[in-house]
Amino acid sequence: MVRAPCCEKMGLKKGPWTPEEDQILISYIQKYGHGNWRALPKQAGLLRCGKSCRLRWTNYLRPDIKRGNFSQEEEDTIIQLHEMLGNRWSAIASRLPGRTDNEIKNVWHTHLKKKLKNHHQTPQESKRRLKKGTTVVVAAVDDGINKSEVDQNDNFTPVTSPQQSSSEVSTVTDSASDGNGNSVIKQEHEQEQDQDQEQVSMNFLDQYIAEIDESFWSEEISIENTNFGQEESDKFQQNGGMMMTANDTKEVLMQFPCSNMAAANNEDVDGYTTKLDDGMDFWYDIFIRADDLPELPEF
DNA sequence: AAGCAGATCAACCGCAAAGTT
DNA sequence: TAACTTTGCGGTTGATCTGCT
Repeated sequence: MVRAPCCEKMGLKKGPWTPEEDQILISYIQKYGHGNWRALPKQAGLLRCGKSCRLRWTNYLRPDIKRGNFSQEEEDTIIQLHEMLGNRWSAIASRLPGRTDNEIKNVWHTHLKKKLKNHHQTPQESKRRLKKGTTVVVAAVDDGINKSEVDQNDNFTPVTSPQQSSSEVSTVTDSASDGNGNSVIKQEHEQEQDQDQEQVSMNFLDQYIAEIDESFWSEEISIENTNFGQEESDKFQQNGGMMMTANDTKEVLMQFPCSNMAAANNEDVDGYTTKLDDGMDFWYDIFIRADDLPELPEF
């Protein structure tokens, strides 16, 4: 493949955009759209390469861009998503309306990475739990502690444990490996909770796992109760996604059948965690077990 | 007020995937 | 199916800003 000449060699401008250039780009896109970025600058009369125009538009000029500082909630969401997805900035951005991957990436490197460091959370740790071929155990927590398991054969087995005081229960997932290649998602914790308490909780979960009846889970959850849009919802369901909510908790498990799950060669598989916004402040998780499957459904 | 260092963020680069011919 | 083009992504850079001495 022949690489296209760089902008400078073609006499195209680089560096910061001027307000005049911005205006030309905005006017052109408002009038004609942006079907072909490569052709756009020439047609619009801009001495820029298509790539530069696309970047300027998507990261700065787009009308739906939300400017200004990130709220605490947005930061928390980024931390959560990064824990699950790693440096997949565009995937993270897709869950934060009005924010761009570039912006999120910057915020991560300038603020959140440091913030996380102080809370003993590392992306490496969360990656460990989703290694290829491992069993994923999901702990959903509310008034009681419930645990479910997806085994090597895609069988989903919800299991639960006895009640625990809500003082040990909160809203931020954390994870750990059991040392045998299996992975365990711990009961959820406040970030500020100290490690000793986490260990107590881990031990608790490991100790009290008992099978429960399938009726524990209701497969019916209305898409209106999530922050999915219709398009996302359609894609999710086209990919065989299934949403289940525990009948007596507010926790929701979103599960992909293994045949449509993501896995890239021997790499880690990603899961998602997102905060639902229905005024009740709870979490749902999508946990994906690794397998030899081609692609991760994006939504 | 000047100089410096660290923080911030817009923009670029290179690569790979997806799309087209 | 191969060759080529376009688009999107993540990593990195560098100009500018901010706060400290």
